[in-house]
Amino acid sequence: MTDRLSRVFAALADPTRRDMVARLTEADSTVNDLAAPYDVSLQAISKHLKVLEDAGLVSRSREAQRRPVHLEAEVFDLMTKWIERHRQRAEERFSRLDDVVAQMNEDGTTAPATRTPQEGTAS
Amino acid sequence: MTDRLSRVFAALADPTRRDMVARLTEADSTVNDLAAPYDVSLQAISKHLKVLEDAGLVSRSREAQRRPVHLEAEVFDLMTKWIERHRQRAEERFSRLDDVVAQMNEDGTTAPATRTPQEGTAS
DNA sequence: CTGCTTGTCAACCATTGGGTTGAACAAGGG
DNA sequence: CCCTTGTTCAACCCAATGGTTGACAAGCAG
Repeated sequence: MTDRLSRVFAALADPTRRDMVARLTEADSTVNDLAAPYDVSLQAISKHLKVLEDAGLVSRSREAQRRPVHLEAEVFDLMTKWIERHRQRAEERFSRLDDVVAQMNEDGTTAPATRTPQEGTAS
Repeated sequence: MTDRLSRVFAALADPTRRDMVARLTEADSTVNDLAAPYDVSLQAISKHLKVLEDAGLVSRSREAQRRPVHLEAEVFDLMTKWIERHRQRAEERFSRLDDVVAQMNEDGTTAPATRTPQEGTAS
């Protein structure tokens, strides 16, 4: 099986699952209630829940015939940590680059283009 | 076509791609150099890069025959924003729950239901 | 017991995803 | 001008994913 972080990212790579997670931040829910807004079968939602559960994003208990779904919000930390760690490294590097540029400007060397903004194509 | 956020999450759901991103935080790189550590064909890496590019996580320019790959770190914000928004909502809810429990313990009432939350919906 | 509600399991199908190999293209450097 | 380097395109394979339908387990309500 793939590692935890991969499963979490993969789980959130689906809009329906992200929406389910979003709704679960408001309240625990049963499978039926969760499924209501979407135009797919209950079984499909059940599968989505399995994905979320395997990723550790939700847990399910038992309550009569119902299986309340509960969000495990701590898992967010796993992603945040990864992202922030790398964002930080990237930013450190940029500031290092800025230093180089500043240095060159001081020396009176030919001013190179500063960091190109160059936004990706709109999608 | 899936939405941007989905593509970003999907792109990072693969360990090889995450590792490439990690290495790109240190320095821009050519496809060949990027591919070196992995035990797959160059074409496979090229595909991975396409995924990262479609997600807006990297951009490629041209430099002689080389195609330097550059990390677009701002995209991290997209994820961070989504994650933090929902983490926060979940936490607010937890503290609200704590309030309810505290309330019940104080005056022994049943189901207070003060403070109807009803936040704006978002995906 | 019967029957409705809630949810899962199993089998199946179409699409996507990650990998391969082989050929092609782009841009210098002899 | 051809050759080498760097990278991508195209066709193909196989496993995984997201969806379907049909059957069935588990509880509560009659």
